[in-house]
Amino acid sequence: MYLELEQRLIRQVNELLQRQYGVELPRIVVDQPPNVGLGEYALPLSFELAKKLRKAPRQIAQDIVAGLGEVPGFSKFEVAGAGYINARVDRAEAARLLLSASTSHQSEPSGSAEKILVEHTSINPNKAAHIGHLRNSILGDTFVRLLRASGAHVDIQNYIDNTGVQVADVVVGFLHLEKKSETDVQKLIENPGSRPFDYYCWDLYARVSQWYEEDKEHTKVRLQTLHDIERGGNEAARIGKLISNAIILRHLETMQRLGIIYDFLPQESEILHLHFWDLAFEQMKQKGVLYFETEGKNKGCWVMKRAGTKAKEDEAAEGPDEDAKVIVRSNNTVTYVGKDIAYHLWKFGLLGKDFGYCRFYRYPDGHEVWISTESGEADHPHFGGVHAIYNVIDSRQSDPQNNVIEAIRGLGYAEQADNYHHFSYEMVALTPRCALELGYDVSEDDRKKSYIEVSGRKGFGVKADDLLDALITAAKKEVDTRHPEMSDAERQKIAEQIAIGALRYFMLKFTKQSVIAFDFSDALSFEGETGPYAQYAIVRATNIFRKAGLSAEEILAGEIDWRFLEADDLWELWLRSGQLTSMVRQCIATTEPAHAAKYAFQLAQMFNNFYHKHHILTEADEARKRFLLATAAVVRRTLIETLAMMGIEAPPVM
RNA sequence: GCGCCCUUAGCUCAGCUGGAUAGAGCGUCUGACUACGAAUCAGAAGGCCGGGAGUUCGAAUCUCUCAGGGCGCGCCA
Repeated sequence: MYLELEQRLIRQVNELLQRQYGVELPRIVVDQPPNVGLGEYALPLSFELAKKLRKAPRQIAQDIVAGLGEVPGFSKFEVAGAGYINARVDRAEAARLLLSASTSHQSEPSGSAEKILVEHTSINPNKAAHIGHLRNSILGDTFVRLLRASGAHVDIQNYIDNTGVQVADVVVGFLHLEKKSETDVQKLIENPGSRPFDYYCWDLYARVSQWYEEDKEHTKVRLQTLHDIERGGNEAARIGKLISNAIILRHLETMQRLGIIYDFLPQESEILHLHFWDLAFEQMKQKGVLYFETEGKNKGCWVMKRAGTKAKEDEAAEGPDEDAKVIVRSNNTVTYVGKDIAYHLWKFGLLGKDFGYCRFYRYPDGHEVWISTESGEADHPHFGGVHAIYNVIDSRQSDPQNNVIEAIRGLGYAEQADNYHHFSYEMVALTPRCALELGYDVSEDDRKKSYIEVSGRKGFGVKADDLLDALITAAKKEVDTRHPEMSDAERQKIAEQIAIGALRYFMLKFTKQSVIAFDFSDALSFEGETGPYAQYAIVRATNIFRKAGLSAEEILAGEIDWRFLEADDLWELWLRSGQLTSMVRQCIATTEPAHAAKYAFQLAQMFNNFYHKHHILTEADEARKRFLLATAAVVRRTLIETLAMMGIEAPPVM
């Protein structure tokens, strides 16, 4: 509603400017006045026009107001302050517009049927997921929900680096530290005992890293194992596959607890074995993106110009570019960035080759996750060939990501390069206090820092399942005391919804570029700016309707006396609810889901305020009571939708 | 050395493309429940938006510079 009226206003103002002054502004800035008493929109454009027109801002504002005349949906324009134009909407009409807007935004005409690909999670399949991975997955999953809410067709991918050193390290652990055979590992996976397999590997991985440090000779074993895995057809490769598949399954289960699902799991093994690189290599040589270096430190390598480096104009062709990025090593092996370029050509449908596909996992609702294979099943959905991509990868990878983008641009795919978005976010670290609580050794230096980076290699971090368990336990305790009348299964379900709400909100309330210094006391909080706060507002609204014996839907479908909208404090709830689509748009435009969290919290806060101020069920004036109920219904509906975009459900009671 | 990011209340953070008096939560202090259940609400205290210069009618926001902190920058993946 808000967005539509805003666009209408901008159009009218633009027409007026052309007609009256013959000027055109590149952008009409629209703000919100400090309070709704002043109106819903504020236009500061008079200040900008003052120079051009050589007139006082207030005078310009007055002329514009006079020239605008009647604008449908608006009731009044007035000059305020030093020259602002404040616009007031027709509240009743705006409210009706809001109600007529379909509850689900999926029905919006999707601008294009073009597919968008969001890749997130992408945890190395060699250990349990930790809080850093949770941030990635929750950001990615929320962004998918936001895109879908705006009508986009989205595929969700989780890239699996199943042939990298990280998997190799755990293979080394089983073969050399634990002297386990392929069948031993198989048995362990089938019967992991008290510790889940991903937890077992978490510890083993840390032990292997320790073992490498003990003796440099040990790292030779690692290199050998890595090569064995890449080549395939040997025990190390088979164990690697066992580990990888078992861990992927654990990751899917962990993420499923949070309502996070996937469509396709492309694996590095197939990128290797299906020779994706060979095709990319040909293209890159042809287009001159890659060149063979004959001197300097990179002699004998295929290299490309590094992204972000400016060509030195004066000394153009003098000597080798020592700063160039090596793509093919002198021993003919391909670097990570090289493989990534090939993979991204596939994503955009520019490689001329496809994966094989087979089913990997089936969710309770029947949704299936596909995984890449060399041959695969005959009948499969089609992935890749998308219009735009969002790679949710932490900010440490921005250099390699930029190199991939520039390679794609260099190949002549400028549009694809522009539609390649590195959805970059900062890491989750532990506060020194948190690290000490968990029993880790913390050095003197680290104790002084505000946060310490988690490290899978050192086994230093908080596992995702552990955190979720702790949250559920805390929530369950609370639900148990509040609702002794309910069955344990019901209470458990509610506790899980609250725990997920708390966790997902926690990961979304910070903007992407902010490092999260993780602390249990913050993360385990259910009060203040948290998910449960917003969930609770919905529960309160639900309770009103239950007590009144009415449904929110019938209230909204019935007669509503719009005169009550004259009260600013009540109108504000409708106005804020009407800003949902603006919020979604902003989240997508800035790739920042934190706006959704902020919006949900503010709307919940407004509702709680309203809830205290107006006692609805004891309201004597029947028309006013209906209006208050309608207000509660609208806010409740909007809050439910907003939380759904964040992957948070509203429990029936709290 | 080069590149990117950060610095806003005691703590943790918002602040959209520059716009009206810089906002939350937590913590502290004062109040409000025989209930549309307080996982809530009201109120108080708390700020030279890291320092300096510039652009502008107008700067937390843009530019430059300095200081402090983080992360990248390999023929690792």
